[in-house]
Amino acid sequence: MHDLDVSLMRGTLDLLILKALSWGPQHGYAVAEWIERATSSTLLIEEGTLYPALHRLERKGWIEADWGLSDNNRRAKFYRLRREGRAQLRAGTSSWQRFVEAAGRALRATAPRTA
Amino acid sequence: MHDLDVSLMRGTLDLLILKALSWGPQHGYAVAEWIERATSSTLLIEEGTLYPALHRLERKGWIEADWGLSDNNRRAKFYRLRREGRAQLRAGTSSWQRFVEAAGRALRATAPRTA
DNA sequence: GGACTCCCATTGCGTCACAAGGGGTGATAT
DNA sequence: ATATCACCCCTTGTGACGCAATGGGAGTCC
Repeated sequence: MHDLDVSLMRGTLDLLILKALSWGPQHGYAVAEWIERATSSTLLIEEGTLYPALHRLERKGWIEADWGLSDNNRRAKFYRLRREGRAQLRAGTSSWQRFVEAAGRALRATAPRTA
Repeated sequence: MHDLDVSLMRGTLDLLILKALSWGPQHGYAVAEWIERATSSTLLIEEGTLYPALHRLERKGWIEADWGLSDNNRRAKFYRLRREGRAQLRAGTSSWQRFVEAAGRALRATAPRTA
């Protein structure tokens, strides 16, 4: 299984979190679940990855949080996308796509000289 | 330029280097040039990124090196893809594509529930 | 009241992209 | 000839961040 696994997650996680919040406030656990579902279980977010990431985004002012109660009547911190976060989601997704397209083109090249 | 720039390079660089060598031995400088060309200057490899990466791949046994002379009659270290490296290029590219596809699907989602 | 799920968090670790800095050699021009 | 430039190699910080491991508390169900 995932022999080489050099954490391609780098830089993509933030975008996925912002995206998860783009339809309304969610608590951390639900964010992780959404990412797993939305990627057909290809991407699994560990808790030790998730919460630091949420705090990071909060520190950057892209999201903000309030304590509340989950559907299951449990104490949970709900994160909400701020305007800056929405802007970042747009900008970040755009440059993510440019990156992926460029790298993908290179990786699919069939001749050393650019076609 | 590159506003947020969260180094998406992570994990992709190794693949690009292996790919650059897939048509025959090249020296480091030429590898970096190829990556730049093949990505239409979207991806630029710093020297402080390139050389450690080459040494890393060599240590892993994926590539090997010999000193030689470049086209310009300059002393240069030529890297050659080993069998293990070629296998890694295949496997790594495959999981890279699965990752990109999954993340891309999530980032393009238009409804919270998986379509 | 034991077990389970949900939900939050932290610490330590390792990897790695990158900026900054250093060095040597061939070609080209003044 | 010597200055300049392009080519080509390298190392040492530093910071970011994904992740495994670990711990805790609070609802639910038997």
